Amino acid sequence: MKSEEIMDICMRRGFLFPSAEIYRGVAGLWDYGPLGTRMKNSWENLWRKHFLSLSPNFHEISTTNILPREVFEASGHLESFNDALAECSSCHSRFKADQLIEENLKISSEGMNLEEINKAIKDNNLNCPQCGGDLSAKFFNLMFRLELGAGESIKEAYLRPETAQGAYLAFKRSFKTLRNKLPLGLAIIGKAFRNEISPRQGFYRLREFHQAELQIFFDPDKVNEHEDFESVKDKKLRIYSIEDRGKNIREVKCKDLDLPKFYLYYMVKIQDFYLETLKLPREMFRFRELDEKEKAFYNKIHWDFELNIESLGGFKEMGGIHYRTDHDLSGHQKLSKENLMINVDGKKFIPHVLELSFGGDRNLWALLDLGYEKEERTVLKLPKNVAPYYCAVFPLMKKEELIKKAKEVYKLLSNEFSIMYDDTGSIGKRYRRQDEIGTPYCITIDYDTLDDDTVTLRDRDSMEQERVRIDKIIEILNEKV
RNA sequence: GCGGCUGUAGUGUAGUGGUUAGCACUUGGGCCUUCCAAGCCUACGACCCGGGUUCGAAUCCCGGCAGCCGCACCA
Repeated sequence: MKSEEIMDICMRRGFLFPSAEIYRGVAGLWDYGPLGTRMKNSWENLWRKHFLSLSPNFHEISTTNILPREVFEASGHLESFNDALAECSSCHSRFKADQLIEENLKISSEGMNLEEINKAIKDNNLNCPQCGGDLSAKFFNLMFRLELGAGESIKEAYLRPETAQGAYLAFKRSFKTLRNKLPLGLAIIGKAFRNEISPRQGFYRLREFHQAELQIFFDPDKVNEHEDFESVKDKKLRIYSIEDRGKNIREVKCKDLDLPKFYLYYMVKIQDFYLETLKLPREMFRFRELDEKEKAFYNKIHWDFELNIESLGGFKEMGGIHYRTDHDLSGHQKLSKENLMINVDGKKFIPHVLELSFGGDRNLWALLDLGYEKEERTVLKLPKNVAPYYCAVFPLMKKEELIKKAKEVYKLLSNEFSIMYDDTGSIGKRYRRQDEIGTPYCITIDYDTLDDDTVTLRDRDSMEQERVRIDKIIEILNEKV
C-alpha cells in the first residue's frame, strides 16, 4: 500500500523510472530521474563528507566495473556465487544440486563438475521431488559474465558484484602513493551488478545497483584499539544481537560490547551517519548481528545496519560492517603471485580489512519511506540535506512585477542552494507540489516585498511562515540546514 | 524459475464482442486571485506487446513482458 504510494510519487514526479520502460522494462533495472538523481548525489556527498573526514588517510578512488576472471577466482565469488541447480524437464522446478545429491546419496558433491553431477543424478535415478520428472543440472552464477575482445583472444571477465574488489586491487599502489601509512581507507562509490534470478520487492533487490563502500586496511595486531576510541566509548549503540532475536533492541554503551575497539568505533560512526547527519528517528535504526548461516563466507565479524521500513515490512538491511580479515588480499596474493605484504616499522604482514558497505538505492528508498506522510496533505519529510531541492521561490501571483522580483531572488539563491522557481497555479497548490517532493523551504514574493524587501519563508514540516529580509535569506537558510 | 491473481492517459477508474473508449485528479496554456491542492475556459494524453479466433477484439484464446501474493533464490 505505502510502497505503491511512494512509487507513485517517484514515477510521477521524476525520482525513479523502470529502465527501458518503453520496451516494457526489465525486472531489477531502474533509472533515476531528475529528482532522484539530485537526491542520490546529495546522499553520496553526505556519505563522502561523513566517512572520508574520519581520517586524513581515507581517500576516494574510482575503479572499473569490469574485472577479469582471476579477480573473482581469488575472491571466492566464482565458486560461491556459482550454484549448480538441477532443473526438472517437465515442471521446471529448480533445486540445489549439491543438496539433492547429499541428501539422497549421502555423498558430498564438492569438487564435482557439471558432467559428474549429471552422471550422479542419472546413475542414481534422482527424479524431481516435485513431480518425478527428469532432472538435469546447470550452473547459475550470480555474476554477469562478459567476453572481452573477439575471436581467439577473448578474455573472460565479469561485472563486479561488489565495489570492494577494486579497492583490494588498488591497495598496493595506493598504499605506496599515500606513503605507507595505516590505517588506510579506500572508498568507492559506484555500481555493482548481480544477476538475481527473480528480483522482487520493487526497488529493494536490483540487478544493477549503487554501493558506497569504505575499505579500511589496518594492522591486525591493532584491532583492539583506535586512537579516537575515548571519544565514543560511552556512546550507546542500538543493537540486536543473535541472543536478542525475538526480543527488543538494546541500547548498549560501546565499551560494554564484546567487540574489537576498531570495529566498535566505526559502528558508532555509522550510527551517527543515520542519527546525526541524516537526523533519522533513533528508534528506526539498529545493528543486527548475523549468524553463521547468514554471514558472507569472507567475514569474521558481520553486523548489518538496518532501518525500519514500513513499505518493506520492517527492519531492512541498509548495509553491513564486515571484518573481512586478510581474506581478499591473501587470495589475490596467492593467485596473482604479487607480494601484497607491507612493511611497517620493520614488521611485514598482510593488512586486515574492515569494510563499511552501504547499498545506495535501498538507502534512498528508506529515506523516501521514512519521510512519506499522507494526511490532509502529502508530504515527503526528507532530511533537508538530501531533498532534491532545498528551497523554492514563488511570486504570490502571476503578475509581472512580482515575477520580476521573484526571479531576482531565485537568481540570488541559485548560486548557494539547489533551488527551483514556480509561478503556475495558486499559491497553495505550489506549496503542496513542493511538499510532495520534500522541498524544505518555500519563499514567496508579494506586494510588500516590492516596498520593504522582505519575503515569506514557509517551512515544509510545520507549514509555518515567517517574514524575513531578502539580504538575510542566505544566512537564515544556511543556519537551517 | 514454478503456481495463483492482475495489466485501459502520469494516477485512480468506467467500459465483458460492434462506444467518436467515458469520468475524476494531474499536467500545459489562458482568465481570476494578496499565502496553503478554490473557481472558470482550453489543450495534451490510454486499451502492456505479439499472435490466434471472429465479418468485427480493450473485451475471448495462446505466448511474451511487467506487477502483486506464495514457493524457490537472495554472496
